[in-house]
Amino acid sequence: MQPTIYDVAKKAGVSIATVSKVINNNGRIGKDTRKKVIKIMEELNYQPSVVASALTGKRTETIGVLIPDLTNPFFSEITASMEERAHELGFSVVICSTNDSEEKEAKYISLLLRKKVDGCILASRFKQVGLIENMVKQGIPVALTGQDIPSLNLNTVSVDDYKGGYKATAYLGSLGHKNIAMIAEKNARSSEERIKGYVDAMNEMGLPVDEALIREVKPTVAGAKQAAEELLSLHVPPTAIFAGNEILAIGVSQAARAFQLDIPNDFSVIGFDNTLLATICDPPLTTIAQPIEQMGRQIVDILISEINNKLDYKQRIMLPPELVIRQSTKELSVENGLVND
Amino acid sequence: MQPTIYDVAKKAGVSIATVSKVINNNGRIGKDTRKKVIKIMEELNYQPSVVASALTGKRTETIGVLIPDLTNPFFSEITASMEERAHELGFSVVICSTNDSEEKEAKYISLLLRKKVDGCILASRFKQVGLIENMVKQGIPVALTGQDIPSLNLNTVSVDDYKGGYKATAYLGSLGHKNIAMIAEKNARSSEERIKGYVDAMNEMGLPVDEALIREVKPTVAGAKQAAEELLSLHVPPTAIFAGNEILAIGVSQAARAFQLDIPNDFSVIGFDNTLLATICDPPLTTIAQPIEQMGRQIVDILISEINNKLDYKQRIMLPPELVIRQSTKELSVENGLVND
DNA sequence: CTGAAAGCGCTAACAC
DNA sequence: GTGTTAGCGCTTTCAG
Repeated sequence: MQPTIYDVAKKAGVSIATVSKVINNNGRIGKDTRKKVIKIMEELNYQPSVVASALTGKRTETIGVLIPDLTNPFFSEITASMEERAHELGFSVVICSTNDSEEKEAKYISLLLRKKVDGCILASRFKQVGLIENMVKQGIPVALTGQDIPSLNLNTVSVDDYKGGYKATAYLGSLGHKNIAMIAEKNARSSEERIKGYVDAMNEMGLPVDEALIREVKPTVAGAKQAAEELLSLHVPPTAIFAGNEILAIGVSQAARAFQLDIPNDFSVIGFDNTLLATICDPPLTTIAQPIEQMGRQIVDILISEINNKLDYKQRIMLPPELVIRQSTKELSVENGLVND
Repeated sequence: MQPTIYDVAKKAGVSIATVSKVINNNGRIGKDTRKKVIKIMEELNYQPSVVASALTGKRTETIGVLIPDLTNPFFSEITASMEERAHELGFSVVICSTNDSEEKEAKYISLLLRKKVDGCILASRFKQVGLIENMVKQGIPVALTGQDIPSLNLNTVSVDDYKGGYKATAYLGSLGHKNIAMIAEKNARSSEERIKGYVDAMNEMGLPVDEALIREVKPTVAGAKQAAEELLSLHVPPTAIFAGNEILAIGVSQAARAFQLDIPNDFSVIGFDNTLLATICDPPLTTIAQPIEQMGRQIVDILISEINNKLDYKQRIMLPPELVIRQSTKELSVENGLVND
């Protein structure tokens, strides 16, 4: 068995209260006593139990992170960043993949409560607002990232999805594309904003917004590929597609290839997120970048500030998305333009 | 504050022992009492504290998972699978990304010990064998995946890396390639086995093994790209490269492209792992598949069996790697063959 | 400065 | 069947 505070106290010839004080570095302790206790702790390789200390009202030094799907690079990257920052600040991270299931959302929230996590970060696509309100009511700090829920006053770090959608669409327009389609993720708050941005950009450019050109699909390569193939089969197919994230953009690229379309000469795609995927596919994807690394760190910083009661008021940070131009987009060639006019 | 067992007991007019018994479903309890207690628990929305129950010797229902890098798809995919299986069995997962730092390995192990996790899974590339022995000595269950450490008697689920390396190389040979290079990950046990497989396959095919054709690099796209560029700059460049994983394979593909080589017509690449990356890059990668999903589930099953003392002896499972043929490999064309003879 | 003692929320004998 | 009670390992008054 591992040694307890009693073992240390006995061997050091002091009381457990004294040992506790040197562990937590508080109270008045004589220099020599402290030194001796520290020595014994090292000898015994004593590690204070977080469980016991949590029971006396201290923290568990653990935060829960709910994400939809760890195999999506956006989420694995932001999770990695959160995990790193949390550890820097002395907290562990327990991850819960919801797979977009409401049942799991509820199950995991309840689990985290039973485990007495100090706080909780909900990444995109969390569905049940009621569950969040419940946690807040119970006094446990909650923070959001990758999505903003305006109706709730919560710490949030997100990217301006509306502006991102607008930028992506406007960029395609600036390249001369007129027949621009969008493939978006179904059932995600952030996705809706991106669609709004798309619609507004189209309108402002005086381009017709055709509902048939907006497809909402499950966030899989296959789903996007199929949707893109349908779009490319239209009587007047789009010359460019704005994909709501990079998994979808890959699906679009595959569809284009299946239609013998060369990217970017015959057809342009733009993605969203700027994950590893954008750089490794061929051609590399033009995309709307989210500062993933920064978002992860910042949301952890904010949550832990709240846990430490160092937050006077809720923070709502909205970061600007950036257009990153790579090789999947190009000016519409006259030839193609004519075909579509 | 959240309600405690006392609140429930008081409101139900019974003792806390009774409540405890209905929670844990043991001891004799009258039907009516049970029903009443359950009703009160629901009314109060009572959630038993895992922290308190852990302190009395029960489990924390938490396992620790150490991985090198969550942004590598192999690890995010295997982590996702472990997380899912663990939750199915009632356990949470705390993840620790070591980034291949020995300091972090030590820090996280000690952290997990302080948190009293019920067990621990170490994924590939764990360096300090001594730390593992230490945990075992303290009686905490440890399992390994993605690597086998023969000197330690631990539960292990891994893939036969030697055979995988052999298969990859033999396949390239069967396509007529003679000048085959390998780019491997530096400092990983699994990588060494893959190299051995490569060497033996070359020997058996009667092909010369040139040390200069084996490069060990950091597991990044950039690292692999540079190494591949160097290989392609050789007086007699290889016509095929076996990359130790898919991140590396992507780097190799990029290098080939930079050298104006068409894959697979001018040049073949084969990867290892069979992650999302293999399917999304262009052309899709021929690769040696690890059954990632299965590995994750199985190692969790085994670890939790050990936690439950349901394991009579250590399990060491070595899964067979499978060759998955896609479009990044092709028979060596006569033309290229002549150049290299 | 240091220690005794109460208590955190729960479990597990052991009584009744 | 149900309740009493002694811990689990630690923190925190409060005395001394």
